[in-house]
Amino acid sequence: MSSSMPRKTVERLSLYRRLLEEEFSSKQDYVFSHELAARTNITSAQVRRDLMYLKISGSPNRGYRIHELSGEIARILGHTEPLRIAMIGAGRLGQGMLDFFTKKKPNLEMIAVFDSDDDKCGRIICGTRCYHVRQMSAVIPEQKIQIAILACPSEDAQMMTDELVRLGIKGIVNFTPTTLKVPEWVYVEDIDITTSVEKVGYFGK
Amino acid sequence: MSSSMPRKTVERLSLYRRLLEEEFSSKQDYVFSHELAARTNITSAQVRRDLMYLKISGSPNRGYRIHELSGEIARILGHTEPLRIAMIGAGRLGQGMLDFFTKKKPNLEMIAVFDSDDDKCGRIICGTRCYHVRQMSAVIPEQKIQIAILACPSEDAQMMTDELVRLGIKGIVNFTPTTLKVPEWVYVEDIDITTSVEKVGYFGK
DNA sequence: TTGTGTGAATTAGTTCACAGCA
DNA sequence: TGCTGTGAACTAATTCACACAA
Repeated sequence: MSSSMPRKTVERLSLYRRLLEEEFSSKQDYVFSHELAARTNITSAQVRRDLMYLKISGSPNRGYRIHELSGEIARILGHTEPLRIAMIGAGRLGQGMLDFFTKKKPNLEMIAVFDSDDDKCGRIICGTRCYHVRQMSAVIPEQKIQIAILACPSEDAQMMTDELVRLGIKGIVNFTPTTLKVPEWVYVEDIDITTSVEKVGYFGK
Repeated sequence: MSSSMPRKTVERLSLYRRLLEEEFSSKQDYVFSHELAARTNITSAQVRRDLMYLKISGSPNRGYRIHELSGEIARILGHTEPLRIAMIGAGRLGQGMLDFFTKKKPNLEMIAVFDSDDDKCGRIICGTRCYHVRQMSAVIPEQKIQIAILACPSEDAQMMTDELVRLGIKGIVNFTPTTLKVPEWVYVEDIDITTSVEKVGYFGK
């Protein structure tokens, strides 16, 4: 299916859906593009343009049907089934993100966290079962994990990535400052804290 | 001064500089655009295009002078002086990032972390002095803090932001899933973990 | 009226391709 | 020969502006 919406549209659809589910759906049945726009920093024209990629349409006097909209975004983002995720690294950064996922994310399921510290393994850490990194090759296929979040030391990042790719992982969110080498069928999203801070330093006045 | 390089160029310059300082500068005096390209997932044409925004030039047979290059990037990114940063929130996510900054980032200085938990205040947490959020209005101007990283609970994010803006902060890296409302002179960089994961789920095959 | 749906225009970002230099 | 510097071409993303519908 249309695996080529603009990257930016995909990002915004994710955001729209959360807004729809977390705040609009309890208040109303229909939503206008300008209501979504007001709640984000996006123009209403942009919202409508994004919604064109879904095939549903709104009505000029009521807007878009919320239930239909969020259902369709879920379908397009590809998880009527929740996405099955693994965290690599149970240090403070990894734990911080585990906390985050434990707070009821209906479409994202944090299945396992892997660490090389024996003391952490076998326990539940921030709501998620911790395994030793040696167990990755068993647990990842067994648990049908699709996505990994890298929050391990930078020097282990490429090695962990090679293993994840070997085990069939198709997408990685990389919180380490290492540039990962992956085959072209693996999608990597880099989150580089240093760069983000420097960018904010540059553009903030 | 030219406060309008493309956003993407600024991001890449930040990355180039780290590579230059952390790995190339110890090995060689000059670097070719294709060497930087090979080490990242960027084309050499893109690297040269980015470097056009700095006013220095390379030599066809030796490439770019590393010392000159990283110095000029530092100057353009605006910190010959290190950027002075505050972390808002000393939970696990905040602590994870504090660890990160403690590991010798020459151009970024983590000055303070603010939390509302009295037990944490007055102590050093992950290498950074912790203050109560009540002390923000004193500490931020006193310490000339320019940038804040928001790693507090989502429900406090807007309130913290309003206070930060009032205290003259010009840039915020927002790790909460809240869409912040700020005046136009404040630059916000959103890092939305849920969106990143969903994007990776969509584009990863 | 007010908001949707969408071509057309605009702006941002990337890649091509090659002249010119050391 | 191999790389830089850069117009020109191209692709991605955003905004404009307005016909149409309820």
